[in-house]
Amino acid sequence: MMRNGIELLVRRVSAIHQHSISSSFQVLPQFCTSSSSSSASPSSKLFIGGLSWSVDEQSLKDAFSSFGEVAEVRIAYDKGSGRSRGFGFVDFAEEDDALSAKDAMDGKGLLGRPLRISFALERVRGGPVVVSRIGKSKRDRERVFK
DNA sequence: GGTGAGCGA
Repeated sequence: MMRNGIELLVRRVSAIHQHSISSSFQVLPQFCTSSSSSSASPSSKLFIGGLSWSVDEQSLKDAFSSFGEVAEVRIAYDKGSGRSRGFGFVDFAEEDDALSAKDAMDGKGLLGRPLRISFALERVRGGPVVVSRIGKSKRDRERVFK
């Protein structure tokens, strides 16, 4: 359905190119993306952020087991204090269930706090994985005072 | 402490 619109757009663009130059034009796949948000990795592991400080693995599993079979649930606890860091991971038996759970629970409130769910990235071996929404380096801010 | 990335085979 949406493809027709894209094809029409492509035809218009090619028509414009006709009177100019007949080089090999190609359409970038970036413009063909549907209304899909970022983090569309094919994985059944979910990263759960924005959790309340009082949530535990049992509560999280109980909240997500209604969408499908939960294979594994893990909460990140602070090493030293023993308290939860406010985020965790949920592994579903099927990717479809994970996608449904993410779509259903992302942005919803749990224990009074809105949840932030994304597909989990496996931790890099030999070092902590660093990922951010903006992916901006803090070192880019060089203080040039004086 | 709130914009996030874990553990133990």
